[in-house]
Amino acid sequence: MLDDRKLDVLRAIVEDYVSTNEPVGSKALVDRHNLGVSSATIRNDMAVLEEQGYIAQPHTSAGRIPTDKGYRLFVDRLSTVKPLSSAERRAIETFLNGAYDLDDVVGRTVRLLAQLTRQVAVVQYPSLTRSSVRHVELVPVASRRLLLVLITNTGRVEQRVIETYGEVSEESIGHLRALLNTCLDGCGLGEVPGAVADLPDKVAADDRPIAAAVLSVLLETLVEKHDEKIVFAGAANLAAVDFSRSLRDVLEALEEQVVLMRLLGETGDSSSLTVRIGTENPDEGLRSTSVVAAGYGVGDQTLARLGVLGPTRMDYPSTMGAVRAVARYVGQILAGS
Amino acid sequence: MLDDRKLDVLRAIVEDYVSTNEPVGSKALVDRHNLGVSSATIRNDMAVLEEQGYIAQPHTSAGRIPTDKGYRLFVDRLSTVKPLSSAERRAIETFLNGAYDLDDVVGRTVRLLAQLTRQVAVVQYPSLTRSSVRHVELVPVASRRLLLVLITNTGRVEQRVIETYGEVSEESIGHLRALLNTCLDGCGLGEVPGAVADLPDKVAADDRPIAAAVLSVLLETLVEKHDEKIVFAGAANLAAVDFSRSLRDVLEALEEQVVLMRLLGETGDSSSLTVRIGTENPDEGLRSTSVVAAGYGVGDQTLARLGVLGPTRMDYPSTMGAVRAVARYVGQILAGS
DNA sequence: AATTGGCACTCGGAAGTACGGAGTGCCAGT
DNA sequence: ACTGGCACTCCGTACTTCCGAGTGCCAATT
Repeated sequence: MLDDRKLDVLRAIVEDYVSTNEPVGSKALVDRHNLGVSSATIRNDMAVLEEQGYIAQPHTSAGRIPTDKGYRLFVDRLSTVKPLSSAERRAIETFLNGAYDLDDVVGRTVRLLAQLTRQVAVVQYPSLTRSSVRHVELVPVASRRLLLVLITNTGRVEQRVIETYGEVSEESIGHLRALLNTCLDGCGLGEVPGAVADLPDKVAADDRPIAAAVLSVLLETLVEKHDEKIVFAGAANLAAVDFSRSLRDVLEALEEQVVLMRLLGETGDSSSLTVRIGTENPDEGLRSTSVVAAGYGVGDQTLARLGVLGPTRMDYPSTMGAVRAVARYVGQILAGS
Repeated sequence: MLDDRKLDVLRAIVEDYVSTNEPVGSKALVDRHNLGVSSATIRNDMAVLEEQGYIAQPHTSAGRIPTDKGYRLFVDRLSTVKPLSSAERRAIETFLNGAYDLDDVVGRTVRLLAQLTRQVAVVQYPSLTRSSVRHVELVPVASRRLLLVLITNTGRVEQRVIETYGEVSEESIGHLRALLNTCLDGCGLGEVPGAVADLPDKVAADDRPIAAAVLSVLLETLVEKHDEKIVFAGAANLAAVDFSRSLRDVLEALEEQVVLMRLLGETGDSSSLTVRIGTENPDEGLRSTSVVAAGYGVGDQTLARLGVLGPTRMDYPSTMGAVRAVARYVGQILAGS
């Protein structure tokens, strides 16, 4: 139905339109790419491509631009991920290596990705639920207040204040702390509720109320933080593009955590690249944008996702290359720290 | 030189221009505000105001718009801060009361302020240097790694990993922890270096290297984090306005931590409102924006600043009211937690 | 059957022109 | 000191014209 030349034509249209941002006509095509045929032939091919919904013309007798469906075909079958230049690889390395804590890693990553792609970058913090406990700490900070600190194997640190409604001895705290750590060391966060279920039985009767308070805060933390943190950068790059939907809609969508979450695609199968084009996006305000996302994590375990958002008219091969490279590198950094 | 009526005229021009976004002419002025004189008189007054640089016309025979100097006079002498409606007060209260840690307080504050003013809100995290130590914790997280956790009286928690290059006994850690806390409890962060100077002398000879490592990381943390964290929200509100400088410049400026820092005005005298109009701004890209900022903190101590950024053509009285109210309320929240 | 050159047609965007209206400055009169 | 009147300026809008890139179709060619 679509012979090789027609596919070539589609690819050429996408490439030209992406680089010039102007509808591309049959004449311009034969000039710039050396297809061995005349413009009239191309016109026939274009008519077919249009009929099938891969391209469209903004108005009668203008050039063609790719439709979402056209971009989809391009991404799936007509392009290959473009690897980064060695200069870019080096940039990633030096930029990310300086990071000294998780916040910093995520912050640097998102800025890096935005700069690399000249688009909006989105990075999700490593999920709590998939990581495991490295250490639990219990610290008295005032007469009736404890601080619960939870450290995960991904370097994430959560802290919460616990009101105790009564004095608690150093000894009780020490005991409880030891108990918690033996119960939880190395325990996956998803398994924490099960692991601590019988803990109250192991403490002295006097300490039961405190243990209960601590546990309830601990469990609460796990649940609440499941509501994941997510950040973006590079909004300035949006200003360079003009969207059919107003810029405002896009910016608004970006400031909604929930939308960002959906944007990256719920879970997705591990580390492979996901591309969502135009109307494939779940959110109303992002119907004229595309998202390229990938999972990242240590080993074969995906901890979270990151990606890039830009106009549907984006350079998919390069963007995909950048996202993939950054995702891999962040995984390495996390594994190392 | 400027009699009362001329000041009235200037005020009227600012108010009308802010609400309509169109150059205001003499005729329109006498219609909308009941000044008891004719348009010809107003024209004379306007000529004087223009000569003095308070207003300008975009082109010959158009209405007048205020200059930065005009806004300055308006803010300084012709307007009063507009208190919030009780509904707004209630909104602030309910919105901020749900916060459960410092990150959350700051996050909610910045979103609240953006929503309240329909502009871009900027909030600086409470400064470390001005706050004091509430607690220091030292936790072994792996065989040769310690985690240093520093909790301040503003609820801020800093953590850093320390490589020890050798096994450290629980006992040594306990000893060091106790020492640190007695040295530092309640100590202002600025005074920490002095307070710990003689600490190595107090530990057993064997523990000197570890103590040194811990101290160096501790001091490093204080210095590095002096590089303050700052966040913004409400970028979508910018899209509604059109700037003479491109939107892109403004967005770019907003994504630079350094610029944001300067934006709020270095220290400023405590809690009073600071307004910086147009060209009074330090940054190149923000010459067509104004900033309304205020300090916030507990008691009479200013810990950080927050503010709002918008077009020079903004509703100063309302914005100032919102910024002041939010700053006060955040102070209360911090004091209470 | 696929390709090609030729041709009439379409339509958006740029450039030019005309015009109304809001606003100004100035001046003479109260 | 204020006001009414008047001539003038110029922006923004609307209307027109015109050019060119691009198209679809068809008959001719391979």
